[in-house]
Amino acid sequence: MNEQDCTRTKILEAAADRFMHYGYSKTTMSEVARDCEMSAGNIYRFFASKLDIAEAMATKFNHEQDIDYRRIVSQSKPAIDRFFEFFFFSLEKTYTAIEEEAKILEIAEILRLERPEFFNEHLAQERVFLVKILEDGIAEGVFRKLEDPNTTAEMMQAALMKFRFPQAYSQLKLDKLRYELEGVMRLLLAGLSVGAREPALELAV
Amino acid sequence: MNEQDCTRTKILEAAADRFMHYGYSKTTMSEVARDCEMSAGNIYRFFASKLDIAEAMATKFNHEQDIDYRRIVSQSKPAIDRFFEFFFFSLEKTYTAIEEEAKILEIAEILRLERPEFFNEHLAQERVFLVKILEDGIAEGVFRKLEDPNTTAEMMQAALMKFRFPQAYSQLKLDKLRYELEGVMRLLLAGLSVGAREPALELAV
DNA sequence: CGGCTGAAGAATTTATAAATCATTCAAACG
DNA sequence: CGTTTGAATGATTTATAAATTCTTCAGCCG
Repeated sequence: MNEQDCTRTKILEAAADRFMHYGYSKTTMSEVARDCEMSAGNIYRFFASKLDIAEAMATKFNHEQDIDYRRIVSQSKPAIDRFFEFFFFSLEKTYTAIEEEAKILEIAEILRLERPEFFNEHLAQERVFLVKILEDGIAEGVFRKLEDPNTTAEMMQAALMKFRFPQAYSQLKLDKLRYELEGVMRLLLAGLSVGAREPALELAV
Repeated sequence: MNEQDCTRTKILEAAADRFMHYGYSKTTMSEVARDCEMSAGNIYRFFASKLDIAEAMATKFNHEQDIDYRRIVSQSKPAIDRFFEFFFFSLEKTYTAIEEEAKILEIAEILRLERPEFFNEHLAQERVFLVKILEDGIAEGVFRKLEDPNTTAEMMQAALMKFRFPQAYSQLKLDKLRYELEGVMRLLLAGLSVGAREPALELAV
């Protein structure tokens, strides 16, 4: 790690500490700078804006989550079990993270508004994992042949959106969310099963 | 219609006009009272609060929508087509309603926060229609036998939540929403098709 | 006496001035 | 010359007082 990266990391850690403790909007650039023993202006040589620091934090969080995703996906279990583990892991992790640190929700909300592409990119990355499970499932012979696994993954994400930021979308308790997630996944997986057939229609709706 | 109901309706209409034109929070009880040629205090003999007027408005809107739902459900079309029509109708209707009258979103948002039961009740009502279509589809022989159609309907609602208040949940354009709705519905309906099988698992997640 | 008003109170919103903040950049520094 | 600073700037937030607003209810009509 060179000097530049080192300073960047130091800023990121100092900011993360404050964002988590006091919240994003209650943290000032001067405070972060003071923690790093530099001037506020100097931070801008490493990050284009305060929002970019938050985005970098979120990116780091996502990359850590990707490690878990990768582990879950590469297990030698049936595809169906891996799907369940994947989405339940995601629900439990974000739910408890937000419950323990309400400040995370603030950052998520701000990014959702100010950096919508950020979430799209994360979803696209996640789809790589989903496609892998889908293809494994097809090879296993439990999932029917899919025309376009990536699109199918996209639709699974759309159907499971409300479990992604549980507290933002629904204010349901974890129990209820688990119950719904299980039910929706059962339906989706039934739809992927060999023997299932998509409706044939000319959608003149 | 007796005197009481008549006054109630007059208040409701006057309030609705103002809520739609100026928004809920920018409308005062005195203004509504003036429109009805009565004192603000007198409104409280007909509605317990300003919020209750908004709820009554939304209830009326839902009942009107129920008429369309009932029409769609009772058509002599295949169950699958009716499902598509049902949910596409719902998407188009709320999307354009909110687009044309942004004030509706304000009311929806306030009710979501202050009267969560209101939405639950509406969802429960909607499920009656969904269960009907499900049972028809089973009779038709296109849907597999379901253990508990009401729960299945609940799961469909959970999976299609993001299409319910499109602008609040996602800021996607109507095109993209239609595309996703079609995809998710195809998957769900495939999961209901005869031949589809729910995963057997012991969910030790 | 039932129906209505308008004054009164508590809560919320608005208005506005002061303070703080994110960000930029010329100049100082090493 | 590349780094860093700190003052300058425009935007945002905070603080606070004034004004509105929702809601209640004692008392006034008809």
